[in-house]
Amino acid sequence: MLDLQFVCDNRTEVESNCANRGITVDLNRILALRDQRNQLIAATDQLRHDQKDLSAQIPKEKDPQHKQALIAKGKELREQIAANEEKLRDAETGLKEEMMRLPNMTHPDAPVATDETGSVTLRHWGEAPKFSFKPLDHVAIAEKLDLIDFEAGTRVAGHGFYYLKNEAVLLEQALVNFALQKLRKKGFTLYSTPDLAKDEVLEGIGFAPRGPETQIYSIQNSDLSLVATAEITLGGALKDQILDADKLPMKFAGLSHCFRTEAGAHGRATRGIYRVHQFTKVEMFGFTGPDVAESDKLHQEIVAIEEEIFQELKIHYRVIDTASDDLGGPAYRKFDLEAWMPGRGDAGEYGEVTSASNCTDYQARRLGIRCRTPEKKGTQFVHTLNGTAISIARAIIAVLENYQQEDGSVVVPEVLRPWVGEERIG
RNA sequence: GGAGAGAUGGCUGAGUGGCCGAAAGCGCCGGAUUGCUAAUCCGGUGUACGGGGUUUACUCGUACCGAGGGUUCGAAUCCCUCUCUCUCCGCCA
Repeated sequence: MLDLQFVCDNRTEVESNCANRGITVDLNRILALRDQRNQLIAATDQLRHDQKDLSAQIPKEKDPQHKQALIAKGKELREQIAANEEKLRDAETGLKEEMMRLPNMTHPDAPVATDETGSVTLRHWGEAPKFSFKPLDHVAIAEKLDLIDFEAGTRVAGHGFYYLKNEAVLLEQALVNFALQKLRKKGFTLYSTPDLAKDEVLEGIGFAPRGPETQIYSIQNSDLSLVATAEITLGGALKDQILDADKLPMKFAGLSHCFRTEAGAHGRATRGIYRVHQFTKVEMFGFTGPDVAESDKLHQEIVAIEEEIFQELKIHYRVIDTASDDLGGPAYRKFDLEAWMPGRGDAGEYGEVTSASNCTDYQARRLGIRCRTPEKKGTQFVHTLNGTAISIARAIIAVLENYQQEDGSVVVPEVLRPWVGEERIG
């Protein structure tokens, strides 16, 4: 969520930002609701002030008749206050709903979609492997090597679920361990997080848990939902906290399952385990001081770690600077890694394997995560960032397809061998 | 799951219906003083929202004593629900 004062002071910028992001908003409604809210606050505060005065008089009043009159007046005030409070609640609910629809502002260097460039490829690393044979896609490889059981997944949980099997299970653990070890060395605090979270936490991060187009599985008769990413639980971990500025930046890494409904996504591009309802992921999450220079720096650091992971896996990738109309609501800027997947499409395609966003203070404001700086009065909202360390399903696709051999076997990337325990699958 | 105790400001901790945004101590900040690595004294020291203001300084109002509801003219204080912590019992990977 943006700061209301900022929105009112910078109407033009907010409006053009929304246009760049392909979102229509009615700022007049926000301004009207704000005025209405402020009037109600002023009126109600005045009533409460009167009430205080009055109830201070009552114990001093000796005349019983006057006293009764004062008490009657007090009752009246109480009712007026209650009525005002209800109106105020309505106004604030409406205002919050409108404010929630506003996306974050956008980094000045992020590509603007309307100038027809769209997202920009910043750089490539490595090269696509050359095969002396027609490379298979991960579904075919997994079938040959008995690594994934889609049919059991469908029988047990429905379409979009799967069982990892045999070496794929070891591969999953290896990727998790590889990422966790690396992040620990980089100064991240490791967490294994809950797979469920309260709706208010999901909303604070920027998800809409219960709408008609939700990507979220929610638990009936409760305020809990299955998390779509550990971003939710890592950011939520410090909800309503005031952090010491000298402890920032704080870097968390979280292991969780991720659950997504993926409503209406089918077809070849999402074959196999590319788009599934459940997967395992190691996520990075950062909290920095309220300064874009600081959060930008950590953003670069997070992307560098993502690149390092794929470089050590020796998998060709490119880095994308996401265009304004493709940014999620909370993101100020977003970089994606797209790894080369030789079995994807007709002759191989890039597929998204990581995503790193700087959300500035957008999430922190909703979650109430602030910090205190010694030289400044009061508190400021921190900046939050998130990035994928390793998303297992997608990473497994990249490994299987890039490391497949002519004889049908798959070589295990060197950095994963300590945990897989084998040099070759099949 | 059952029984009991508790939750107050950065920390410790008083406060059982009005004069309590809240004693006292500690910590922290500013100042004074003493030359001896410190002591003493004085003053200050929460957050949020709203109003005023040369939109900085400041100032006024309101709210906040785990969370939410209720009783009352008036609630940190009484009642209800919930959460969390501690102790004991039961159960359990």
